[in-house]
Amino acid sequence: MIDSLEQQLDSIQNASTLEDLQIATEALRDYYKVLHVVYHWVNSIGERFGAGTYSPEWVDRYVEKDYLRMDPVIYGCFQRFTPVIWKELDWSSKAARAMLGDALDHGLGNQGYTIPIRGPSGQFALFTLNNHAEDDAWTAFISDNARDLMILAHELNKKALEFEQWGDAATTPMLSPRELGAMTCLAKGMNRAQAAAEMQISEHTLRVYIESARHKLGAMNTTHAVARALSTGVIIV
Amino acid sequence: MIDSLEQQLDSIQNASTLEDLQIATEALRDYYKVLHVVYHWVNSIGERFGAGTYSPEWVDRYVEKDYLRMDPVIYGCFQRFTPVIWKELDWSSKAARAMLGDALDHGLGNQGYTIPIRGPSGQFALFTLNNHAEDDAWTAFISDNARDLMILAHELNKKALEFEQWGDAATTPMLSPRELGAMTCLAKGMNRAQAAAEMQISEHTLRVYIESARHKLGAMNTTHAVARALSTGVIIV
DNA sequence: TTCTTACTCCCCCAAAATAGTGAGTGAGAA
DNA sequence: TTCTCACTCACTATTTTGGGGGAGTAAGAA
Repeated sequence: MIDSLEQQLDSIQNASTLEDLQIATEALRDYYKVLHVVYHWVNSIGERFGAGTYSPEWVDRYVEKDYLRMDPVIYGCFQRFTPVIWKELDWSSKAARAMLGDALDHGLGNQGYTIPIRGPSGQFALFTLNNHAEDDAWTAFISDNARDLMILAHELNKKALEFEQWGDAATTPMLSPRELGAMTCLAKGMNRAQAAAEMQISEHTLRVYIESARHKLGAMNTTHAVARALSTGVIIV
Repeated sequence: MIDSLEQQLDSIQNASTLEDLQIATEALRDYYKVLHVVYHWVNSIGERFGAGTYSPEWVDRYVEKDYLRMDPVIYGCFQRFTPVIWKELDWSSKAARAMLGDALDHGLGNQGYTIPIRGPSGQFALFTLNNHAEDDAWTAFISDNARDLMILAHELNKKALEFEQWGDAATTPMLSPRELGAMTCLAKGMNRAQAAAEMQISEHTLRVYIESARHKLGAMNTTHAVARALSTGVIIV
């Protein structure tokens, strides 16, 4: 039993495999005396990865039911910089409440706290604590531990990065300034004529940029190219 | 003189104006005994905002020379999740070294440490400490203070968000499940026929979803709609 | 120097997307 | 109950995009 934050951090920092992180989340669960501790991320092409104490059944069900698409936690964290207390999210939709009920049936607690961390290329990591508790008790617990949890989230994230070798700049294509300009105009809603006018070039030239950007981004069409440019962070609209 | 981390955090949390944050960065500079402490961000439409101890001359020069476009710190932080020690970045390009020399002339130290924080729509915040020091001393200093600095960065960020009212979920339109599905398929690069097949509906029906999503998102065309859906976080690709 | 890369311009034609209509079902809310 | 909204399907004409060519200049790197 690990009984200090320092030791928890050490065990994370010394992790050399995903399994070590798995063990670390279990230790954190015991340390904080909560039901579940989970770290996971989703990258820009939808691959997932993680370590945590959710039961395999719940994870499978989550994937199977495609809860990712309507989970208020995901949705809430995606729109914010800051951590969220689950109770403060919008659970009004029927689907969200159904998911919550389903989660409770699979051994999750009614309270949660999730810290979002975002990366350069649409990577999106979540560090979650889940427990059974009254609203006040949970809020107080979070308030007491928020800073430590932030540090833990970042340390877990750092390790996960090492394992997955993210931030590999080679994978993010370099677009030329004009290509970036073209993508940006399109992302702003201009058509080719408008974008060409904006960039003060002929529409033919603009097309060259769009085409080359599309190839560099490995996109099927213009919409795809803009989507990739946005979600990999090469353009900002 | 504020002489404990707790007091520093309190002064940030109690800030009610940007000037309070400015004072907080000055207090942090004195607390850590460094040359400069800066927090600033860039939002999705390129607006900047910040508080810090850089001289107005340097800030003006930075903007005037458009250093933002080639600053290795910006570039490095943009490609990483994790904080960067400036010395570890790639300063090989002529422009980068020229900028560094210019920075030293404007009162910056040779060492720096920058923590990037990313937001939902390309928002991008940086918290930087800058000082004159030997490599080893600086590395040791950072290693000792990394966790505290992370907490400080997040607290500053939280305040900055309050002032600017980002992440205002009320402004993001609600798309129906099918509309979300349609946008997601398009963002993945499918054309209408493929998306319709994927969603198991006729192409005509798919078009209705695209149209209604476009109207809800206030977009000029499909590409624009997908771009808005992505950058407001209503879909995840 | 040579070589690459970014930048600019032009053609043609098929394929895809868009705009403007329309209508009918079922579920849930007021 | 009535009313709204999500969901499903259809037609026609017009505009926009996509894919295939080719070609020349200027700047910077090897």
